[in-house]
Amino acid sequence: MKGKGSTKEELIFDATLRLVEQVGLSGVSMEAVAKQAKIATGTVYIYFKSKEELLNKLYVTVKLKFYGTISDGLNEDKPFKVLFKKMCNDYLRFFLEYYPETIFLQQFYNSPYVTASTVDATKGLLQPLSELLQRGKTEMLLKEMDTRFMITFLHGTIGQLAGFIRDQPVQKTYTDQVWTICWDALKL
Amino acid sequence: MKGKGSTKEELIFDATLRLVEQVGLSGVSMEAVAKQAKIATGTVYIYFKSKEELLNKLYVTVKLKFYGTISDGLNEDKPFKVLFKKMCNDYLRFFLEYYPETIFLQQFYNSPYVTASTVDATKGLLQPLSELLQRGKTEMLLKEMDTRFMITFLHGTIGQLAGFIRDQPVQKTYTDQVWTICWDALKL
Amino acid sequence: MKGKGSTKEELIFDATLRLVEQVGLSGVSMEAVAKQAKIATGTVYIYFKSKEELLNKLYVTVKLKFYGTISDGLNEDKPFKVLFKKMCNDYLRFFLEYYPETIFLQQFYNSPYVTASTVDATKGLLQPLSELLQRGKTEMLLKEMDTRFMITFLHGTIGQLAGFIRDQPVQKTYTDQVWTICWDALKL
Amino acid sequence: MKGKGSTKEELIFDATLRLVEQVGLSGVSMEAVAKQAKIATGTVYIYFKSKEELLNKLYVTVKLKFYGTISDGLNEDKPFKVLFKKMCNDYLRFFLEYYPETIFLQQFYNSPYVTASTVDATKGLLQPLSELLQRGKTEMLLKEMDTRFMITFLHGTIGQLAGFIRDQPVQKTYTDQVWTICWDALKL
DNA sequence: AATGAATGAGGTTTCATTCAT
DNA sequence: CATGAATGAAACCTCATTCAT
Repeated sequence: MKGKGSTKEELIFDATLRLVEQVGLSGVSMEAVAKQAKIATGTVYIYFKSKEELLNKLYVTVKLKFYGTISDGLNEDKPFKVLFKKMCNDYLRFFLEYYPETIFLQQFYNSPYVTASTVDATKGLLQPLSELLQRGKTEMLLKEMDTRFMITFLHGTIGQLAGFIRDQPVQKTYTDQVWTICWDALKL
Repeated sequence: MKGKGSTKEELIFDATLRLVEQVGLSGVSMEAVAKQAKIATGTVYIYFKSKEELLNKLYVTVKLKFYGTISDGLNEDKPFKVLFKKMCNDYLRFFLEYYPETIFLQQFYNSPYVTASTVDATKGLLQPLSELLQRGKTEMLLKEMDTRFMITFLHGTIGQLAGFIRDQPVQKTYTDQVWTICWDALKL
Repeated sequence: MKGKGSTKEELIFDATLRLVEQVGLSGVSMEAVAKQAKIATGTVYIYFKSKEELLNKLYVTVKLKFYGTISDGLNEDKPFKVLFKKMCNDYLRFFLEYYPETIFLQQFYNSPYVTASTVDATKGLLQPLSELLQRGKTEMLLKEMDTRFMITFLHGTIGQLAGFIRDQPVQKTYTDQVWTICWDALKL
Repeated sequence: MKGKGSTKEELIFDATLRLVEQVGLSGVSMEAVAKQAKIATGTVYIYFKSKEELLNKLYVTVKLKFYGTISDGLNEDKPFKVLFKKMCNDYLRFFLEYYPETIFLQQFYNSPYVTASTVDATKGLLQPLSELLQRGKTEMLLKEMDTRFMITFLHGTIGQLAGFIRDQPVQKTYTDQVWTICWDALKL
């Protein structure tokens, strides 16, 4: 049941994400988080020793959920293009379904809160996606291009388009175009 | 001469951008801006009646410079693909050359400072780019696709890739790939 | 066995004293006391109804131990100077041996925690010392001087010198000088 | 005019000292200091970047005033005993006249606020007193005793006795006994 | 009795904004 | 216009105390 975490940590994470969606990261105060989570200010500090820790842990958590979503089934024994399409669609679906999370990921990354260890902790999560793209190159379906460059492209493109699609009354028109664009951009 | 505006407004704008680059938008305080610009705190309030106004006006200014850059020469009498390539390259060059501005644009857009009128003010600046893409569709060189969708794609893609390229020791390897990717993605 | 009280009260007292030594009285929090004593926060409140009560009771306890130490054997049938010397040495030994207690006594006395009843409770404990000094005056060995003045002198002097001695690598050099100084100061 | 410093720093120092006298060092909050000094909370932070800095600077200031008082005229060409008496009396007078300062010096030294550099900064101020005592030893008027030990003795003794005297209705009875006691204690 | 999560008042500090000079 | 000290609301965080288990 999204939005109602059962543990206190999840409760606080949810409250934080809802706030980020409403007022942006810089509008997030510990007091507001507590009120949103319907707990006392001090309680937040039982679970996170500072605002910085709260945000960094939330970042890692969201990244894990995110990369879990898009990495799912990427090494199945299916034709490359099928998996590429699935990956693009999962990517887009995550951005559309977990909008507050997406906003948070974007805003947090360029905030004074990020710590080096957090960035490190999320390294390596891209492995499955990285391997898929490698396979595409090996099968001579994708351009010979730096894999990290490709990943950056996919992330930026799908992220931005998701924001656009989200504002449209009829979304179906666009969702299918996303993976097509990505495919055409990277295919040989 | 970039970095040294001659009027006070430009001086303050420059100071703000340098700060955003260093500490992020949420690290920007009016006192820090004043100190960076080597003027008194109160002086900032002579030129901008609040922090909100300062940031919003800076946003409009940067957007104008930005769209000016990428709109330049777009209606010349040249083959479409030539103009498309030029546009992509200008786009990328702006992102690379004016990095603080880019950071600011991104961070400001998802901040509690944006006002509706600012967003309105920058509408319409996309006209030249929009017309170029229309021409591409008319000439049956580009996909039949919502123009705003295409613009969103270009913005997200090039912006993200610029961030990537900026971190690379050798940038030349990548700069040419950007417009190619964009072309392949949108071409029919 | 010093340092390991058997009852919970003593356990808590020990923990408090260790904390005072490490971080000073203002660094003492009920949570820190509980953690140091390896019990739960709430447990402290079973034995002491507030921080104030804990500290005041500890103060009385330490004062009792302290005055017990220096009053021991003061009314024996021995020459005055012998008893005076013994008293000074006991005084100094207490300060050196029970350093955390000493720190606590000093810091607590000038804290907002002291209650009037605590100060009252430790009145009268000076009786034996007071009587010894009276005897010295009767025997015309000590100056004719307000007894409370003398006690204040002894306390301040020995306390301060103990702090000094504690920091010296070789303490033996100084310990014997303490009682001599006190004797010379007060003797007729 | 004591109690009404003309600069803001002095105003804040005075307010702090008055508070320490009333409620002890741990009762001193920045808000209380501001209110006592009749300025806004934020104003305190213009002059002192933190509570720690405020207290440490106050400590150095008071120490300077203190050592200035007792060092005055110590190297004049007068008989040793005359200077020793003068020094003791100045010492006592300072403690009696600047009672809040005295309380502060005592409480601050054993607080979590002291920084190493502050302690360093007040080293060396004892030079004149130190030289006086050296002279006393050279002239074979004082015991052969570690000078720092003597200084510790004087400080602890006079400080403690000052506290006692302060509470007496008739102070004159005691003031003359202080230097006598110190002299007898240290003289050969 | 024992636990330790939860509370919320209060303390420290920052910062947008004002105003006397 | 320019200054920068002053303001005070609001942010972050701590900690004495309570209470359900």
